[in-house]
Amino acid sequence: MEDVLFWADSKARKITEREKFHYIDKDIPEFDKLTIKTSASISGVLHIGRLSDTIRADSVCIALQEAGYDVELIWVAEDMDPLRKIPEGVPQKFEEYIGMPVTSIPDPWGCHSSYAEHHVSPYFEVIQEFVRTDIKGYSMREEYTSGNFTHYIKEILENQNQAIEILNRYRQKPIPQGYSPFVPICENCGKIITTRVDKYEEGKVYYSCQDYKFEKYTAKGCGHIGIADPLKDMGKLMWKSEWAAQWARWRVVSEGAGKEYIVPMSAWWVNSEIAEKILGFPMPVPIFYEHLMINGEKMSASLGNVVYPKDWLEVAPAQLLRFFYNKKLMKTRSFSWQELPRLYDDYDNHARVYFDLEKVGSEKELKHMRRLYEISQLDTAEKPNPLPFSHAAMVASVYKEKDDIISSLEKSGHYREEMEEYILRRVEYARVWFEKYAPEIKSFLIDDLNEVREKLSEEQIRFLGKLGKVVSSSDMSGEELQQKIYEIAQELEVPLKAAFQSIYLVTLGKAYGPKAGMFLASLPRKWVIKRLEEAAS
RNA sequence: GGGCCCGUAGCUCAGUCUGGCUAGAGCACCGGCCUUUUAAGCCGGGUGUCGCGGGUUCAAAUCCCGUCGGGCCCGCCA
Repeated sequence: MEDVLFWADSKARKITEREKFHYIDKDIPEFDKLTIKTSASISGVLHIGRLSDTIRADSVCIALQEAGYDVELIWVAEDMDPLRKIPEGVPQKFEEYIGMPVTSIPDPWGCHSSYAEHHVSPYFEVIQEFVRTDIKGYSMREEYTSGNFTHYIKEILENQNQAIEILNRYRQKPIPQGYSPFVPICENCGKIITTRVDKYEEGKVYYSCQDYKFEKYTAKGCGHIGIADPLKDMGKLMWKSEWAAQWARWRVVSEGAGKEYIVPMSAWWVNSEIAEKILGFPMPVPIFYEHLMINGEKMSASLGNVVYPKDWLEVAPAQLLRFFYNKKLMKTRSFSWQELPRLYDDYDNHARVYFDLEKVGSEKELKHMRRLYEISQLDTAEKPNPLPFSHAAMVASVYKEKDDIISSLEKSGHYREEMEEYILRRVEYARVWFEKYAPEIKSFLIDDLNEVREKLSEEQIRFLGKLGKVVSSSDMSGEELQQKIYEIAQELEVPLKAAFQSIYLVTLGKAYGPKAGMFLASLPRKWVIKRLEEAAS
């Protein structure tokens, strides 16, 4: 049997070769199709970090499919979750909805049927662009409403004592009396987090609606005292048992989970035990992964570093994010906009290896690189792009017109007619990246000429003086300026390199910079004239 | 108290799972070339106690044990 090098293939093998349940001595049942679940809580921000779960689940789907199995990828909107904070852009008066299921809250923007729907529908549409497998979507709210979970609620309630026994083994303080794994929605105010169950008796939960404190906001309870029937009334299972019920309901064989679930006391293992011992369904094969970091920080709305899927698609294709996530599973993936060009280079390198255009040290590494590239594709594998992203950014920063871009690329040898679309697409990705995320390379003009004065040679000073006169005498376009620079350098017999360097030195303080004519033309003319005169004096 | 990840060139990392050529890449850096692509290109240069200490082995960056440093995480939430 061939060695399995790629993590998704090894997960696939684990899924198909396991024989026994994890906690009990029972045989794994037959599955006519293998279902992998991915989901997202709607109370949070749907950024690209959430795609990690989905993309990785998709990779395992692909691996299984290629191994000859029928697969299904499902995405579940955890929309019975209560709203726990007021996100940016949402009116402060929505504070009254804190604690209410996101599906019961009106859309603050008024364009969808609910708060949840407003976030779910665009997100669900965009995630399909990042995966190869067709995703089937579900809503927990609908699941509960249509009674698909009633059976599991019943099972768990009937085995209440065993459930409590399991839960207790995972906690320091035992479960208080009157505990119910089912939490009702308050029949009076419609909130779900505020209903405190006081007792569970003869198939009914007795609750009172009390304040619940989230990190920042408090869900106000209405004080209502009520009785709910878990099999009839609206409500949901607690997280520790709901997950188990979800696995059983969709016959999930594998699901992704953040690395925080690896710890022995986490909800993953509690749910697994409940699923196996109470619901008779085997623990899925976990796909634990590290979280995405951006600039070494967690991605969060409060830090203002959130990247949405559509932001990503403006600067890079979906394949690139797939590649990023597929590279490694258990390794902190830190991303920053600054390193996007490097990610592109890495991707291009894998493409060249995939198409046999580049050699790699070991056979092992070669296989791994090919598999990684292949699984990161959406349909047919993209041919290696001859245009490095950093160069694309440079070209985009100087030229706007298609013809200018092509002629520049022809001269630099990055152009292939048969790949024109792919190449130009990259220039446009690079343009957005350059304009939105790379202000730091857009140059910092030095404030004080004295920083670099010593570095200027006699001939450079002469050159700058002449250039200053020319600039002040007439208002020229970037192209004309570029031409003048050559002419002046020739006239004064200053080597071109020295001439260009002197321009960058007195502006950016560095020996290099963007195409000089365009660059100077883009700066305030008065400033340029003053600076050149200063340099020459 | 416990778990996971990381520690390899100046920087960012690959290579570790599955031990095997002289430990690699990109960037940066140094030297050279380029009179109309000066954030570009071409040629040449590797700058290293693979965190540290043991062990296993013919062979260790890779496996095992220990240790130090950094990051993240262990709920009555989901």
